[in-house]
Amino acid sequence: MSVPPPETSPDDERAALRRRLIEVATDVLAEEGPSALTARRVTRDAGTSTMAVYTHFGGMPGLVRAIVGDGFARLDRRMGEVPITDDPLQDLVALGESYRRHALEHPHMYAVMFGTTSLGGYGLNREEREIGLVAFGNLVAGVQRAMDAGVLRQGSPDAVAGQLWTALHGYVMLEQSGFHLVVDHPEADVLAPMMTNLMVGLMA
Amino acid sequence: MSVPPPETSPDDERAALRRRLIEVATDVLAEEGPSALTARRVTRDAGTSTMAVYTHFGGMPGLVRAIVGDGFARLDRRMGEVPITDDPLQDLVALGESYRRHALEHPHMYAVMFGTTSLGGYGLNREEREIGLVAFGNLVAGVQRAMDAGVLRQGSPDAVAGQLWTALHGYVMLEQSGFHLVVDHPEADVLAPMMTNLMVGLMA
DNA sequence: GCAGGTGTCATAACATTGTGATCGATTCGA
DNA sequence: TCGAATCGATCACAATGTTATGACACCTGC
Repeated sequence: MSVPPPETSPDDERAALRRRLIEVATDVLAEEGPSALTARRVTRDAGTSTMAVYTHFGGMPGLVRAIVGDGFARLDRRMGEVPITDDPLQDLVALGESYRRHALEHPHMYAVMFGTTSLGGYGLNREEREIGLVAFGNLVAGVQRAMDAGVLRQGSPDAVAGQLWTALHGYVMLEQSGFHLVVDHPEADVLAPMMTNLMVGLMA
Repeated sequence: MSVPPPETSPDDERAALRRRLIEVATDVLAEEGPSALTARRVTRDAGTSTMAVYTHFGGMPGLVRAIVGDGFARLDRRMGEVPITDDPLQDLVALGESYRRHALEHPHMYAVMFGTTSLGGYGLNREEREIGLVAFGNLVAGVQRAMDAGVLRQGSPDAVAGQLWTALHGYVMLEQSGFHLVVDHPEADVLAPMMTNLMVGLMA
């Protein structure tokens, strides 16, 4: 009788190493920041050599792109888990909180995802940015529900969701940059009223 | 009679070299981006050696800090040039346009000023962030005028200016990151209505 | 079953980076 | 005028991304 196939085929090992590199790189980025995200460090922690980065990702920018794609997928999953209630406005608030909490829990990842300053020459191309916009779809859907329910003025859901996302994104960016020194309680004095005021303008 | 002082005293030369390094670094950043902003490149263009960076700025982070301080000062000056009319609301819009235009004209500088991802281990400390907030004062003053004129509901000018700044900052960040693919005309469909809606919420 | 080709990984090297040590020149103060 | 101190030029060092080289395993054709 024939021997059963080995537990791990070469293809599996290839994919496993690729996945392990992404996981290690994500961990290093989360725990020690972008300056620690080097090819030598990641490959050493993953138990391989620097060449793995090049055979699997073509270089450091490719590895960063891979973990950023992972980050966007996680953000999308997280926003997708926000339950839909019969209060569309509250759902939008919950989506925003989910977005912000994700950013707060993964600050370095968030910074790289939306970063303008390059990390080792890394930069998103158009296609990858569109991948990043899948998470945005959750917000568009929420806005559509609010319009259907009549709590938000009719209009383009994309444009309205863009406004909400823009304002929230600005807050999170300033929050992470440490630029929220102007007021003592930025969340209560800036974030909450800003979203409320924006909503008010979106209703009437 | 005593000889007139030489055209350039050593103190002047010191200050001149320091200023020249800042100017060269600012130019290199503007024209070739953060990846070209190296100690060797800047000092070579300035006609000196890498040591100048250390004697005058303590290292590359110090040089970056210096040019960022310059960038904030320029932003402050630019926003301060926005004329005050008898339409406080329009003045706020003009301030926002001034802010955005400055960011568009100096994208790399803006990215470093508000960047979360580090540029060679550079990061702002609390004091330097407060320096960055001087430009914010222009917006606070504009909000105060609008409140005094009764076109904006009474409240904390800091908090309200923070809301406006946050939303605008979010737009500029997304614009520069290239994340404005959702709508065809982001300026008309997102920026303008967002600011308008926010203003509406800030009036009644 | 087996030779050849393909892909992957380890090792080592190279160019470039920030940074520190050393040393000579230049300038200021007494 | 002379000593001290500061500044900058040169060199050195560690770390980075990247590439070349070679060895090894694995598919693929017979």
